[in-house]
Amino acid sequence: MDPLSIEPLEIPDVVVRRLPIYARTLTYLQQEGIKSVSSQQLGERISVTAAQIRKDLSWFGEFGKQGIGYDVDKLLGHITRILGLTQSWPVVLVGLGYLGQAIARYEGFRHNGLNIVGLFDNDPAKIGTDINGLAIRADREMQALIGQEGVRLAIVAVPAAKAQEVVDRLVSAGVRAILNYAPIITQVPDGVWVRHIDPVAQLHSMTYYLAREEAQP
Amino acid sequence: MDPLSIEPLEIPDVVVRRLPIYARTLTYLQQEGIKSVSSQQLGERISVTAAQIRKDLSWFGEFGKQGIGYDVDKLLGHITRILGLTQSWPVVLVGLGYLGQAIARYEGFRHNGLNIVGLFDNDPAKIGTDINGLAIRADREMQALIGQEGVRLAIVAVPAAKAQEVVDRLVSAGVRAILNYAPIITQVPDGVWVRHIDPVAQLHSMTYYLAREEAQP
DNA sequence: ATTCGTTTGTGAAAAAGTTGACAATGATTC
DNA sequence: GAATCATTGTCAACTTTTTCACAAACGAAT
Repeated sequence: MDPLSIEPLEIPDVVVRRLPIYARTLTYLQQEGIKSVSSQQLGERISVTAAQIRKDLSWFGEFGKQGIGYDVDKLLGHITRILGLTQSWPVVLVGLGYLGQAIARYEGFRHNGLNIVGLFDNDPAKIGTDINGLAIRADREMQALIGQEGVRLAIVAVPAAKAQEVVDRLVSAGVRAILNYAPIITQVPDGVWVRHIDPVAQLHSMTYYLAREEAQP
Repeated sequence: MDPLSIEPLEIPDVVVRRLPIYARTLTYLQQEGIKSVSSQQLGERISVTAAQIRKDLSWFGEFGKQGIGYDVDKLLGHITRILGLTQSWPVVLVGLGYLGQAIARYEGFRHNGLNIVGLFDNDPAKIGTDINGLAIRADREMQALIGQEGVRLAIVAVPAAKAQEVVDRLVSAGVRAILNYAPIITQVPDGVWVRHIDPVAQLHSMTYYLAREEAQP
């Protein structure tokens, strides 16, 4: 990559999606006390080819040493910076059914730079109760908190029928990236990112292969 | 598609992954009382181009009518059959932390042909307790149940450090498709399918765009 | 019956993404 | 210090995926 380029290239989204996996694997290597890793070794751990990893990283700079590989700490540092994870991001969570509560209690978000700062639900029975020391508030207070805290990330864990409405309100309040657990594709304006968590769809895409195996073993 | 072909074509996995989304959207249309839909209309609901939908479906046959579109019931029936969802699939769930419990309580699996028939954990405090009328059993009973019931699908919701071990045991017991919620890429032999649910990675892939926006607004 | 407005299924073109292959280079060995 | 070994970064080749564009087909309207 041209080290003098000021205008950043448009990085393919597939590449961006792989970076967090690289980062996480590097933290695991770090915890195992491994100081240096080749693209080959890293690739084996995550079932990605060495060439792919090198190509992906080359979008952002030159982080390795020929003959040696990558310094784990340094490469992790670079990817952390690229992903904007030197800071911690405030996140709101909407919907506190069983799933929402599990999300609220999961420590993995906080440990990875994602700080849940607001819990919202529209069930009066839940409003006012606490999860991990954070109060569940009424949906209608959502906009205010998002504005005050400058929140730009949200997690949606409401039923499918409510998801689009919730997404619309989040976006109008200033949220720019949404992780959606509802089983529906929500529409958002340009400049807003959505990713879907869809376990049923993922399982269904696998039953296809199982059914086919059964048909002709 | 050649209607006389006996040997089924190798369908690209990207296509297979989209089918469940089409199917779900068709059930929503059905619930709304809509009888007929064009690739254009279907595409708009899920942010996919009309051409893509037509191309995807053409791998499996001809399901539409020129000038008209697709009959919702019929197309849904076809996709349901293609995905092997005319039957209900037994599934085992391993790991009953907050997340596992939320999964066990989620009705969406059962309502979509995925029947959780076994819950497993290694925490003695949990073993013997019930969730939705299903007992949590000791990990060591896993293999037996999988064999007895012919289970080929599993959901893994254990900590990252335990995931590979659990996956290995599931596979050796006969499981052929795994939905993995643990934040680690698990290795499986050929012929076994794994899909990952990775909310933290998905959020991290979005902080990339947020951070970049911040840098140059 | 003919025309008109739609919409499918598909072959071909275009775009996007992955892999191959190798010069360049850094460390290590002899 | 020359030779050897390992591994990067990258250009080009290749593969996969998406989009285009249009003939064929269907129903409705005249």
